[in-house]
Amino acid sequence: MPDAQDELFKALADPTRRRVLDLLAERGETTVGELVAEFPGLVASGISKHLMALRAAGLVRSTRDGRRQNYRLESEAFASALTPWLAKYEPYWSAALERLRALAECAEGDRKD
Amino acid sequence: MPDAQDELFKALADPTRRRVLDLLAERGETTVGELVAEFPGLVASGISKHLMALRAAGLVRSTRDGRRQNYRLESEAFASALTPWLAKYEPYWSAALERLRALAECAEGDRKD
DNA sequence: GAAATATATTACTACTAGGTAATGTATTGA
DNA sequence: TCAATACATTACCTAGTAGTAATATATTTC
Repeated sequence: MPDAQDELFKALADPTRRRVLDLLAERGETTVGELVAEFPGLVASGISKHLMALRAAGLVRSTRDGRRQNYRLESEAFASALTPWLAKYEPYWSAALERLRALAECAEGDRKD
Repeated sequence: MPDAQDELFKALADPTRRRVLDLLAERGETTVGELVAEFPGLVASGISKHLMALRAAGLVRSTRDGRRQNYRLESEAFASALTPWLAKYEPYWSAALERLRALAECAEGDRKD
């Protein structure tokens, strides 16, 4: 079986898929049609295929709502595949991580939990 | 010109290249020949091509030493391309980030600065 | 139930990218 | 200078993948 990290990075390699993840992060639940509308250069079946790829990598999850399919981020798989990889490089990053942490705390204030 | 994040994720998509980065992170400066020795399934020109790809993505840097080429991580580009991307997903990650931060602090103790 | 909608699936094409082998280019050493 | 070393570059092959169009499957609406 293919490694989870492998799947993750392969999924992230495509700019369209990264953009889809961005949109899902911004909007929370989103239908395929709403996503298609964001990609004038692509046709519905293309987006659907990307969503299948993201689902195979465990990065998204979906629930039916009538004839629509609502997609959302699967944040656990996302974080759990990426974190150990990031950790390996931690020594090379202290400064960047500090900035990230600062951002995290800043955002913490903005959100209601 | 292709986006830096695009280059980054494309570079990270290949498992051989990720392994090369791992090795460079572990060993610091490493020659091409030493890297080749770690990949029994690959031939020297293949590794060289991967190194060129990593260099194009700004992830590694090299200096000549006679007829050898010493490669090392270019941690700045690495962190600066990845951090803003990570930041976008920060809300989806608080827990994982906390673990990462803990790791960072733990490693902090181990290293002498 | 027929038409329309929303998404998934399949078949196909074109391009990309990883791999090797062969060649090129410095550099070291005899 | 000639051979060997270390790496880069090129040409080529092949496999994988992003894209489309066409088809299939539910689901809603008329």
